[in-house]
Amino acid sequence: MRRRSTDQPALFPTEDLIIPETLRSFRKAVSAIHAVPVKAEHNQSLNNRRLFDACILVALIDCRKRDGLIKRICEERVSPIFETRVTDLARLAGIPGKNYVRIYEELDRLYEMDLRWNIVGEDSKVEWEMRAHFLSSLGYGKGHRRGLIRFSIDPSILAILLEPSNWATLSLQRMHGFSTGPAYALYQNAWRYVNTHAKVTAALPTATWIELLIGHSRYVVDDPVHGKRVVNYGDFKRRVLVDALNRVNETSALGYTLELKELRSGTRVSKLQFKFVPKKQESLGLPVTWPDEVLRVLASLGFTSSEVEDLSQAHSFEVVAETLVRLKAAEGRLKAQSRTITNKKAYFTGILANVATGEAEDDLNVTKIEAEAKAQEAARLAAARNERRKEEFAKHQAQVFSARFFELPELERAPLLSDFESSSAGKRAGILVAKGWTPQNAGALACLRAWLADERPATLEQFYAHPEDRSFDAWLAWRLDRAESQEPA
DNA sequence: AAGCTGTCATATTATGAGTG
DNA sequence: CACTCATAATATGACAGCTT
Repeated sequence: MRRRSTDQPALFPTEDLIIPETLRSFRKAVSAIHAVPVKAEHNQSLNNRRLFDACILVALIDCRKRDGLIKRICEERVSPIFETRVTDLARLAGIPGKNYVRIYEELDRLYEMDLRWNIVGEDSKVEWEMRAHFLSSLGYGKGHRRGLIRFSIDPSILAILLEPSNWATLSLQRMHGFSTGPAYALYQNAWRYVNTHAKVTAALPTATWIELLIGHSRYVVDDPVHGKRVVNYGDFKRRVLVDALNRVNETSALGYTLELKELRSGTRVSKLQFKFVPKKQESLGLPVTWPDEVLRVLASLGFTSSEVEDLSQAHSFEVVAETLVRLKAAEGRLKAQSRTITNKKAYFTGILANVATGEAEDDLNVTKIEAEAKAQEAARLAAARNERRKEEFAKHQAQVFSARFFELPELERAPLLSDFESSSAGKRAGILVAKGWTPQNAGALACLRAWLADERPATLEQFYAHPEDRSFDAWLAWRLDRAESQEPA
C-alpha cells in the first residue's frame, strides 16, 4: 500500500483530523493470554509483572514503527532484537525510584522464567496451552553503552503478543497505582472482558483465578488424581482476593467496579466470575480519564458532550483511540485519491463499529465503510423520523381520548373519575387533578389514561373506537391513506 | 471436625533519598 | 546511571477463639 510520508506537507489547506501525539504513547498492551509461571520460585512479583508488560510495550512500539515487521514476524518467524534504555523501561513499567539494579534483577528473573501460556479466545475457551520462556535473549550494555538493554522474544510468543485479538489494549495511565501484585493481576485479567456485551469476565475455575493472581501458592494443590484442587479458599479470599478487589475498585481512574460472583457446585466455590458495575458518574458525565485532547478531537468531529458520554460508556478509551487512529489513516488514503470524507462523524461511527468487533485493519475497506456510514446516517434519520411519528401517534391517541371522554354522559364519567381519584395513581396525580377536569388539563388526562391502561384496559379500549386509535401501524396506514385521498397524485 | 476470622510476629518487597 | 542505606508497605505463618 502506498502511503504519503508523514513529513510531506499537505498540498491543500485542510481541516485534517489532528490526532494527539499522546494517543499512541498512551496505548498499552496487556496480557489477555494468561501466563502462569510453571515453577513456584518464579512467581511474579508486582515489579516483575510490570516489567513483563513494559517489555511487551517496547516490542509493540518498535514493531509499529517498522512497517511490515509484524507480518514478517508472523509469517517468517523473524525475531527482532529490541533495544531500550533502562530508564525508559522503568518509566513504561511504572516502577518508581531510580534503583535500576532492581530492574536488572527482575529482568534476569524474567529471562529465567518458565511460563505456561493459556491463550484464551474470544469465546473464553482456552485455545492453546503451551510452555515457553518469555525472553529468548537478554543483554545489558556496558561501558559507553551502559543503561542500554537489549532483549528478544521467541517469535512464536511474540506473534501471540502482537496479535490484537489476544491482547487487550489498556490505558497506560490506569496501570499505575496498583501497589500489589494480585491487584494488578486482577485488573489485568479482568479488564480484558470489559468490552464484552454481558459485562462479565469468563467464569474461570477458582484454581485458575488463584494462579492468575498469585501464581503457585498453598491455596492450590496439584492432585495427581483429581487435577488442581483449591484448599483454603476462604483464606485466599480474605488475604488476597478481597484486598485486590478493593484496590481495583478504589482506583478512581476506572469507570467500573468489579463485583465478585462465586459460582458454587454443591457447597464448594468452584468458579469465580467478576461483573463490571458501572460507577455512578457524578454531575459531569464526561469521561474524566480520557485526555482532554481526545475530547477536543471528538468535539471537532461533531460529537456533543452527551454523545461523548454515551460513547465512553459503550466503548473503552482504547477502542475509541484506535478508531481515531484508523480514521486518520483512512482520511490520508482518501486524500491520496483526491477524495474527502463527507461526514467524518458518521465515518468515525462506522469504523468504531468495526474496531469494537475486532476487525483487522486490512478488512477496513474504504468504500464499504463509506457505504456503512451512509447507511448508518440513513438509519439514524429513519429512527428520528420514526420517533417523530411515535410522538404524533401519542398525540393522536391523547386527542381521541380527550374528545371521547368529554363526550361521555356525566353518569358514566363521574364514577370513573371518582374511582381514579381514590386510587393510588389518582392520589399521586392530585395536583394535576386539582386543576379540574377540562380538555385543557392534558396532564391529568394523561394520568387517567395510564391508570385506565393498567386497571381497566377494557374500558380504555372503548375510547379507542377505530383501529388507528389503537395501534401504531394501523395509525400509520390510516394517515398515509388520508394523505393520499387529500392530495391525489 | 472443619472452616472462618482476628491478631501478632516476622520475613520479604517496594520505595524514597542521597552520593559519586 | 550505578550504587548504598533506611524505611514503609506487604505477605505469610501460626495460633486462638468462634461458627456451622
